[in-house]
Amino acid sequence: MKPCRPSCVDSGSESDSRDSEKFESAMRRRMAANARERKRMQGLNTAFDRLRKVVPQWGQDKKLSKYETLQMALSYIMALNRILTDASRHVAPQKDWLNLQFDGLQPETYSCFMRYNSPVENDCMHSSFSYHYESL
DNA sequence: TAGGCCATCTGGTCCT
DNA sequence: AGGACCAGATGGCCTA
Repeated sequence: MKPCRPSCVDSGSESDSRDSEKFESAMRRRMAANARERKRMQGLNTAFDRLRKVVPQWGQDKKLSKYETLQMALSYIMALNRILTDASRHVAPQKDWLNLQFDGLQPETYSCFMRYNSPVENDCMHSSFSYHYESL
């Protein structure tokens, strides 16, 4: 907690009670703003936790930092996008997008992303992701 | 012990 | 006027 500015210290004049009311009102607003800010940041952190759960973490027992989580999410999205793009171009170009989801993406196509807790996925992940944890 | 990461406080700015 | 969002400052905790 930073110290109060000199300007907000009670002056001791005849308008003491009004100054005191102003001061207390300002303090109340500041405390309310602090509480809102804490709540807002907690919401942000909850969102980060949810993102960590869906983003590959291949063998990392340590929690990803916020920056790392964002970088991993970016790479993950790009990798999935590449899979979709390649599938639509080479696997079943005549089918519509909906069919692609079920026909073009067989388990072996994306299994490397679903086994990210296993040590064996590393080769696959390294080849699919531009983001490398070690490189940070 | 230095450096990284994080939570919190705070003041500024923008929006309703 | 008050709330939401943001960025800077600060201090605590953890790890190499």
